Formats: sequence, C-alpha cells, structure tokens
Amino acid sequence: MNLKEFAKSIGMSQTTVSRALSGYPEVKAETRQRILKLSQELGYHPNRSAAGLATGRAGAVGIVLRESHGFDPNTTEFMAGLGSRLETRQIDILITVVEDREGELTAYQRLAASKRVDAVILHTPVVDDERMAFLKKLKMPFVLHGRGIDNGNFPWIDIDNFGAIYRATSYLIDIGHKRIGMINGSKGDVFAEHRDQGYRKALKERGLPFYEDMITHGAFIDDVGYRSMQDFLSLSEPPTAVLAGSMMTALGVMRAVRSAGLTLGRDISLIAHDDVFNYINADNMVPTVSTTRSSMREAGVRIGDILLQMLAGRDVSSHSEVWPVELVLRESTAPPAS
Amino acid sequence: MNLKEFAKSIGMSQTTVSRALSGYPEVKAETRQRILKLSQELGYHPNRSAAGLATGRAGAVGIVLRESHGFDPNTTEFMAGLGSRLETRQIDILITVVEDREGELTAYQRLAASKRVDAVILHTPVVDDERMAFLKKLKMPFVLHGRGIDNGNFPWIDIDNFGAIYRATSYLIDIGHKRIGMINGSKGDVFAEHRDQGYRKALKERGLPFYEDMITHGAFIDDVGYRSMQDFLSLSEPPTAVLAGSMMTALGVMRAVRSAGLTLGRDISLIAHDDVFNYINADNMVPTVSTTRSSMREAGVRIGDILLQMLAGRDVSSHSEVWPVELVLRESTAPPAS
DNA sequence: CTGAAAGCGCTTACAG
DNA sequence: CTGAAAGCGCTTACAG
Repeated sequence: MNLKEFAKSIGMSQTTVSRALSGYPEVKAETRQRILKLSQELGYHPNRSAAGLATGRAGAVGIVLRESHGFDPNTTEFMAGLGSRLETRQIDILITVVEDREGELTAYQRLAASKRVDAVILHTPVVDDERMAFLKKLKMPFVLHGRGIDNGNFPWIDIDNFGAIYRATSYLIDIGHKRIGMINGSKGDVFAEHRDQGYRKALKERGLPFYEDMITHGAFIDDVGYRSMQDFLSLSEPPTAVLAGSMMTALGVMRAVRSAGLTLGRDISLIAHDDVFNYINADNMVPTVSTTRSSMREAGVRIGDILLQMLAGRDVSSHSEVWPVELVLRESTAPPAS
Repeated sequence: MNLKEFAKSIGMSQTTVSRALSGYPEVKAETRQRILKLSQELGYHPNRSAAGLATGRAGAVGIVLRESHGFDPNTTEFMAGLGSRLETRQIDILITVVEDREGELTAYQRLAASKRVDAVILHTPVVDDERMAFLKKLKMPFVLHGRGIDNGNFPWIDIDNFGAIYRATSYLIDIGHKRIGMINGSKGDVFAEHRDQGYRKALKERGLPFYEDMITHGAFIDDVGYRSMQDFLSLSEPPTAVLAGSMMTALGVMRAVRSAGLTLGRDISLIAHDDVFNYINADNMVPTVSTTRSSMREAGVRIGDILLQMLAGRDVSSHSEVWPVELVLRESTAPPAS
C-alpha cells in the first residue's frame, strides 16, 4: 500500500495525509489523530526510500566497525543504549563492517555520497585521528564518543578517564601502596593516554617514582591481564596494587594472582574499570572487585539524544560533556600486607 | 554529485553509467572499467534512496534486538561475521532496538511496509515462536539463526545443540561421573530445549537417574552460574561434574567452586559451551576449561552468505544446516575423585 | 486548513 | 552496445 492508495481509501488527499503523518502544524489536530489511527490500523508506513529521496534525509545514523576492533562487549552495550533512544523517533542504526582504518574512511565516503545515513558516530579516537577532519570535509555530521587530543568544532561526550585513574591511584597510595601496576588500553587511544596521565600525576603529586615496567598497554582481553600480571609478579619488587583497564583484563589479573598462590585484597589490591555489563559483575566476584565505574549504555543513550538534536537541525557543534566516574570500593582493595 | 552530473562530466549517458555501475552485461567491459575507475576517482556513489525507490530494494538487511535480550556478547560476534560477509556486496545492517517481543513484531511491520530492508535475521527462537509465521504473512524474507520446533518453509542454520550436550554428558559418564549438574540457557529457548534433551538422553542411555535439582535454566550471566553451582554444592549429594551453557556461567561456576574450597578438574569437573570470544578464552583459564565449541562469528558469515543468495533471487527457502560442535577436552575434566 | 503538481535521483523497458 | 524518457512514492512550495 502506498500513499496514494492509503489516502484514497480514507478519502483524503495525499498532501494532507503526508503532512499529518509528519506532524506538520497545518493539519487540524483532530484530522491528524484520525489519520494516525487509520494508518496504524491499515498498517501504512511511508516508503522510506521515497521519503528519503524527497527530503534528502535517510532517517538512520551510521556506525562503522572494524572487524578487529569495535566488536567488544563495550560496543554492544553502547548500541543498546543508543538504539533505545533512537527508537523513540524511529531512527535506525546502520552498521557497516570494514577491515581496517582505510576501509573505515572509504565507508564514510560511500555513506555520505549515497546519503544512506544522516550522521555517524565515531568512537575510540586515537591520538592522531584523521577521521574528524575527514568527516568534516565530507560534510557528514557526527558525534564523537570519546574526545580528540585537539577538539575542533564538533560535539563529543567522554568520561573523565584522567580523573578516574588519578583518583583510583591516589586512593591506593593513600592507603599505603608504593608500587602500583597499571594495565591500560592500547597505546595511541586517547582514553588510554588520559588514564596514563592520571596515573602519573597521582604518583608525582605524592612523590612516588614512575616505573616503566609497571605499566602495560593492550587490548581489553583476559589474556593481556593475565600476562601483564605475571610479568609484574616476576619483578624483583612486584607492585602491591594493580589498576586494570577493563573487567576482562581484571579477570586475567585475578587468575594470575591465584596461580601465584596469592590472595587478592590481601597480598595484592585491584581496582578495575567497569563499563557495566550485566553478564560480568564486579559485585559477584570473590573477592568483590573495586572499580571505577561508568555505564557504556548510558553514554549510548546520551549520544542518541545529541544525534536527535542534530537531526532536528539544532546546532550542537560546540557541545561537549565530560562525565565523572565513580570510584566504588570493594574487597579487592586493602592496605599493603605490611 | 548526482548521476546526471557525473555522467555529463565524463561524457556518457546516464543510462550507460548506471548500467556500468550495476554490472549489467550490456555495457562493453572496457567501458565499464573506465566508468568504474572514474566513479572511484570522483567519488560518485548512487543515491541509495533513489536507487531503492527505482528498484524496490533497500540494499540492507535488518536485525531487531530487544533491549533486555540480544545485547549479549554472542550477538556482537555474530554481527561481526555477518557484517564482514555483507560488506563484500555493500549490503548494510540495519539495527532496530525494541523493548519487548511485541515491539519486535511492530518493528517488522514497519520495516516491511517502509521497505527499509530486503530481509531480516531472526535469532534465539523460542518453542512457540510466532515470528516466523508473522514474517511470512508480511512477505518479509528471513533467515533464522537457530531452528524452530516446527520448521516450515524457510532457511535456517543451527548448531547441533543436542549432539554437543549428549556427547559431553556421555563423556563425563564414561569417565566415571554419576551425578552431573547442568546449567542451561533460558527455559523456552529452543536451543536450551535441545540441550536438555541431549543431557537426558545420555543419562538414560547409560542408566543414570535424572535429578530435577541438578538442572537449572537462566540467562548467560556469571551470577546465574555462581548461584546454580552454590545450590548444587549444597545438595546432600552434590554433582561431581557440571555442564555450563556459556563461558559467562562457567566463570560463575569456577568462582563457586573456589569459594567452597574445592578444586576444579579434581573435585569437580566442568565442560562449558564456548561461542568463541577473543576476550575470554577457555585455554587461558586456570585450570584450562573443557568446552563444546562453535564459533558464533562463523555462523554470522554463513548467514551472510545465505542472505546474499536470497537477495540475488535464489530460492533458499528449504535450505537448512546443522553444524557439528567440537568437544575440546582440557584440564577441567577428570574422573571423579575416587 | 486542504489540494494539484513539480521534483527528488535513480533504474530499466523500449527504441535504435 | 547506447540513449531518451517514464516511473518509482514520497514531500512541499505554491495556490486557493
């Protein structure tokens, strides 16, 4: 059923029906209600391609994911939040999977030229990120989840990675730890850079030395946590506390600690960053794990908000938010064993 | 730049350019090559809405995800595989997030009526699944990941859940276990039903009783594994081996075993189902965990194949595949402690 | 507040 | 093998 047929079947002109469904003010409220109800009953929905062609808007936002990256649990949580927000306006999410960074740029070019999406979401910015400039040149609107080193005229939302790790490190020092290991995200990722800085600042402020061999960088997978922790434990003077960049690396740390016959929360303290997944819960670990906590899902919801404003034509180009991160203390942190 | 402008700028008619880009055989190979190269250079991509309107095809496939369900790591892995396959044909994935089952049906209706996608992917079928019949009525092509109890005339791909658990259970019995716990997926999910059946058949064949209190059903989250295992351990005669439906529940089981002061692979044996994530690896656990293994990502790739065939007009309505599941034995399984 | 009609940018049957 | 033109189903400026 198309507009013509639908309009005819309810005895109205195409113009009026179209305007009623799009919520234009020219239509009498009562008329709109009736048309809305009838469209529901008869199951009429405008052909999205036709509407897109006429308006120049796609009614969808894009996310480009690299196969090797971007398919971690974080992305899923983020999309759940984003989608739940966009659903209210019937904006869909278009996923494009690419192989590498170069493929990502090509994908943006195609999405822009073919007008498949009205905006895209960028995530996991790196220190020298070319994507923001690239999208600007394409005139493709975007919101960045995370932030650049150099933030031009575009909207972004990030958590306070610096503050979170600064605070966690400071806390560990304050309860007596003098050697603190750090298992961070991949080198080059802006968030990991900020966490490094928070870590170093806390050490410096409290007059503790920075040890190169007590910091590692890598993907958020359990194996990286395990190996890093094993390396730490093999040092002549191992750390007495460790910061893990994710729950996945934290699981690896816990394993390494057990394997070494040590006890977490007694011999070794741990604070992990928790993006909040329902299937892995810091409160359910043994011992329960202290975390710096920030919900990925909520970030998705908020970025959905901003996108909707963007699509409504509002100027959000200078909008940015930095979300505070909670420090949740549980059993895995304690003063060092004398 | 639109077709008209692009065609003019390279001195060809719109018809020829359009046909060349769509790979129609009427265009001389040499001409097509030239046009293809020029379109790359000038960055011309057909407006997808216009193409969709003209052809009636959207160039995208849909997945509808419920907020409370479908945002687990499995879905992510599946999409990574699916997307990598569809990318080769520049077919995008349209994600629609809904609240509940009813919202899911409404979403299909909208996707069908507005011609936003050419086909959808159904996943996690339940015993009384109304979605297949619903989509047929809408004339919306689909592929089912999993299978129905009653499989009509539609394509599906599933793993051999029955066989996997039958084999794992049989193995445990063969090495001497007489009480085997089972932490299964949610009641009502077809895959969980099949696993139940495999479990029961193995017990029955070898003359072992089925104990109601040695089987639980629930979501694939660590907490479910933990609690189920604690319940098992509080039985007057606890199981000596356990099957966990996922790596997430297996983590919970491992925790409960440790909390009870027992040792996995000695006091308690464990076999977990592993959908293969790169961030949680059965080989890296302590002890390493025996698994029934099947790659979610590969399933995504294969379903992408089938969708592409579908979009190419091939009749795949009676296509189905059941994939065998590997049993990988590691340190977590051993004969019962005397 | 409502309607007739132009136009969005493609694809493809038809004619050559 | 190539081209002129109709038509896909909407939206929206314009006229009333």
